[in-house]
Amino acid sequence: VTDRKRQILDAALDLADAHGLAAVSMRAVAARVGMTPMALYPYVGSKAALLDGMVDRLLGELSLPDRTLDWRERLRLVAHGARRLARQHPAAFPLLFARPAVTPDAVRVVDSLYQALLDAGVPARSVDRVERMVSTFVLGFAVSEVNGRFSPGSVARAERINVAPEELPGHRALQPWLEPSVDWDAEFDADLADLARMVESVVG
Amino acid sequence: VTDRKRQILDAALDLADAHGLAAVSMRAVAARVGMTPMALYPYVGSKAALLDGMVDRLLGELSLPDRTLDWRERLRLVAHGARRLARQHPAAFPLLFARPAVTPDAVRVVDSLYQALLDAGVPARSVDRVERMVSTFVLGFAVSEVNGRFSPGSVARAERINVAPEELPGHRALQPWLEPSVDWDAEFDADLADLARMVESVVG
DNA sequence: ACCTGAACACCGTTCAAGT
DNA sequence: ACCTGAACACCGTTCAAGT
Repeated sequence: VTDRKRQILDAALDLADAHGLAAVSMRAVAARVGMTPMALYPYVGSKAALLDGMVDRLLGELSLPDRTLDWRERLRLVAHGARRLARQHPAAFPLLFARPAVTPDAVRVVDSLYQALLDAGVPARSVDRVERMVSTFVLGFAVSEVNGRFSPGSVARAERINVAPEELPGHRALQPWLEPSVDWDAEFDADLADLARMVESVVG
Repeated sequence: VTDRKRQILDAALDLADAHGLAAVSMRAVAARVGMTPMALYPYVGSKAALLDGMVDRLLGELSLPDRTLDWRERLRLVAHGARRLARQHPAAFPLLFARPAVTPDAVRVVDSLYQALLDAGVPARSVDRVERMVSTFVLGFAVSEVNGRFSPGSVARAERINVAPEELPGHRALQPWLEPSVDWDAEFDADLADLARMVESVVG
C-alpha cells in the first residue's frame, strides 16, 4: 500500500516541479501514474491530504546535521538545507507554511534545532520560542525568494510606482546604498550570522 | 472605473473573510457585486490580478506610525499592525508572501521601516537587508499563526506521531518546559524585543 | 463603453458497478 | 482488494453578440 502512495506523491511533486502547483490535479497525477483519478482516493484520501503528503516528502529530503558539530554549524546546515530544498521544489515548498509540523520528519527537524539551541546556551524555557523564531525566519526567507517577494529597494522603482519622493524619506536617505541587484547567498549568510548572535544573547 | 474596481476587491475580500480563499471565484465575486463573471475582466484583468489587488487593499489598511515616535515603538506598531491584519483577514493575508512589494502602499510600509532602522543606528549599507529580515520574520510569524503552522512542541505529540523517544533527545531534555498551550501575544512581543536588540547590534 | 450568454476545456468528489 | 466510468456541481477564460 505504502509503495503505491510514495509513487503517487513522487508523481505529484514531479508535476509541481515541472509545471507549478496548479498543474497538480487529481486527474493529472492519476494520468502520470497510469491510473484513474478515483483510484488515487484509497491511497491519499483527498486533494488536501495529497498536498500534506507532498510536504512530508519534502521534509524527508532535508538531511540533518551530526550532533558532534558546533551548534552554529548545525544551524547553518539546516538553514541552508531548507533554502536548497526551496530552490529544488519552488512550487511545493511554500506549502510548509500551511500546516503544523506533525509528521515524523517534521518532528525530527524541530528536535535537531532544539539540540542546537540548547548547546548554544539558550535557557530551556525559551528554546521552543526561539526555535519557532529561527524556523519562521528561515522558512520565510526561502519562501520569499522562490515566490519572488524579494526585490531590491530602489528610489527609481518607488517613483515609477507613483509615490511622491517627499513621501519616501527613507528611500531618499538610502539612495546611494539601494543597489539594483543583490547577492542573496551573501544576504542569507549575513542574516544567519545576525540570528546566531541573537540566539547567543537570549537569556530569558 | 476605479470605484467599481474597489467594489469588486471589497467583495473578493469579504468572500475570503467569510468562506476562505477557495470561495473567491470570478463567478462568486461577480454574483456578489451583481454582475456577470465576464463583466469583471475590464476591471481586474484576470483572477491572478484580482488576488494582487486584494493584497494591495490589505496593505492599505495598515496604518503607519508617526515619525516622531521612538524607533522601537515604530517597529512594534508596524509589526502589531501586520499581525492584526492577519487576524482580520486570515485567508487573504498569506498572499503577502506571494508577490513583491510593488504597489504604492507596499513601498510606503518599506519606507517606514527604513526610517526606523536608520534611526536605530543601522549602517546605511545594511538597512535594506535588515528591513527584509524584519519584515520576513513578522510576515512569517503572522502567516504561521493564521495557517495553524504553530503548535507547541511536546514529547507526547512526538510519540503519538510514531517517532522513537531515543530519536528525540532535544524533546526529552526540554520535557518540563514544553507547555501544552502558548501565549502567542507574549511570544510575539518577546520575539520583537529580541529582534530589536539584534537590530541595535548590527554594525556592518 | 459596458455588459451578456453560450461555449470550451478543465476541476474535486460521489456513487454504483465491475473483477 | 483494487479499480473503472458516468455523473454532479463547479472552475477561468474565449468569443461573438448585444445596447
